[in-house]
Amino acid sequence: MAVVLTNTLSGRKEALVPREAGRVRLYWCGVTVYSRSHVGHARALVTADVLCRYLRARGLAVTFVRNFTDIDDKIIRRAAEVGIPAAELAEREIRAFAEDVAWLRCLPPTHEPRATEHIPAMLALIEQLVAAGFAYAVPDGSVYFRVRRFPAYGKLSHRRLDDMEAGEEIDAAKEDARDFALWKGAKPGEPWWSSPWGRGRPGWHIECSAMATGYLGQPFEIHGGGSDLVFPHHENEIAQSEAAAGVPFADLWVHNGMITTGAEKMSKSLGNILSIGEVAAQAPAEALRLLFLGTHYRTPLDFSPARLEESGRALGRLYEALARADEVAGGPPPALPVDGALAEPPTPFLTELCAAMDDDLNAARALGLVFDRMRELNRVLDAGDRAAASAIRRELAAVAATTGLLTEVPATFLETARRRGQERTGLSVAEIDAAIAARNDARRRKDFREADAIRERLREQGILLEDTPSGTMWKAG
RNA sequence: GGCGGCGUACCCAAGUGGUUAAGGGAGAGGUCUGCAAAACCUCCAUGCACCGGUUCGAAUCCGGUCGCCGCCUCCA
Repeated sequence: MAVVLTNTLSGRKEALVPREAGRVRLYWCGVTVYSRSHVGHARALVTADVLCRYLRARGLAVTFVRNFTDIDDKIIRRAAEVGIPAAELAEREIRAFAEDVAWLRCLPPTHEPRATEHIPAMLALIEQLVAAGFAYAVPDGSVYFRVRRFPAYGKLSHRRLDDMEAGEEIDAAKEDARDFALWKGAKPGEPWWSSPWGRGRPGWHIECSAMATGYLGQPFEIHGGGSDLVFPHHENEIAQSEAAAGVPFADLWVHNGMITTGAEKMSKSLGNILSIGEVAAQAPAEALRLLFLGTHYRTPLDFSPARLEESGRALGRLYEALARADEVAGGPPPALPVDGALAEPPTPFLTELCAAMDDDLNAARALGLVFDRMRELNRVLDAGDRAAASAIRRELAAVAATTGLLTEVPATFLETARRRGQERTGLSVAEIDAAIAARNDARRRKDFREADAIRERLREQGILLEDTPSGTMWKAG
């Protein structure tokens, strides 16, 4: 069985065929660092993370590169508004991004290059394109790619040059309105680097071409990003890289669908964004990940706080079951390493899990299997079958390596959730314990009316009680 | 206008020719419990936007209609 991914280039599912046995090179377009990342970015990050994790769990050695665009018109504009140098703004936002992506529990990329650290490689690529007649310089010091010279232009986004409308940014110096900038001449006050065409800065697309091939060579196996990057960004990357090298740029083009809110794309320009930091304040990271994985990565996903909460409830049930199993077993099983986690002796569950993920990362189907397995786990725990429970518990440990879900120690996860909920209620642990003691006192006296009144009062304050054989437990609802 | 995609139960969502259409959330009934909660069991789409067609057989393929979205300009 091979891993199959939908290739935007062909519009079809295609098998991932490593060019070197056992090794996969993955480039994923990162973010432009000029403001906080939002839920849309989170989806792209998680999609790449799941892809990388799964391939590694399958035993493939993945070189994963994710870039930072740290010089760009928006960064310059924003920095001017804030009144700090562009480089400082970029640095600040990179730090904020690092926090967000760590919260999301994404594996760190093998390489995380910044555009400004690879200017020489970009200049070399541009010079090569100019020398070959694929690009031309104009008087203001900018260099443009000559789209007409690249017949395959449009093959990724499936459009013909003749059908395209001219861009807004009409530069009289351009030969063709659809030509795009490889290098932008610096205007007064803008950051600049020296080039054969004078002071300037790289265009957006050239940086990914230079960094991707710089770290991964050409061609490499997988290039991905949000679907809004298909055109023009990825189309232009292909044009540059293939014009320059004369060989394909990347084999498989993988694109995740957009996050919408109220059926409208979440984007900074529409002002309808929810930052990752804002989500972090109201839900565990894996609740967001579970929400993402419930919908196939290519399908648009409508985000709402209500859905996030739903996912949080479902996630809680999974951790509750795991915690029960761990309690019976005296502790959690050792975490499986990400690499080769699925090389374990296959069980029917793991085989099916693999089959689902092999099929274009069908995580939604995989989750269906996980929930089925969870129910079975609860069943054998109810029946007191410890051997069966520990076997299922071990299988579920593989879920973390493949999807990035259930990565935490269940008891810790639940305790954290409890603590957060309790803080929201405004009640102290001591107050809750006192109320529980009073209620249990009433229960011993068979004063159930009083006991129920206490429980009801706590419920109104957001504390839910559970009487178990080992005592009364509480959690925050 | 061009290109791409979507429309499956109360909500979300998997399913892309073949037994009873996954799974999650919500809801209903039951087991357990002093009563609850949790867990488990059962129920919840003779039907997959609509209309035609192909086929022994279609949510799945083809044609048409309606509705929605994305890209075509910075965007994950």
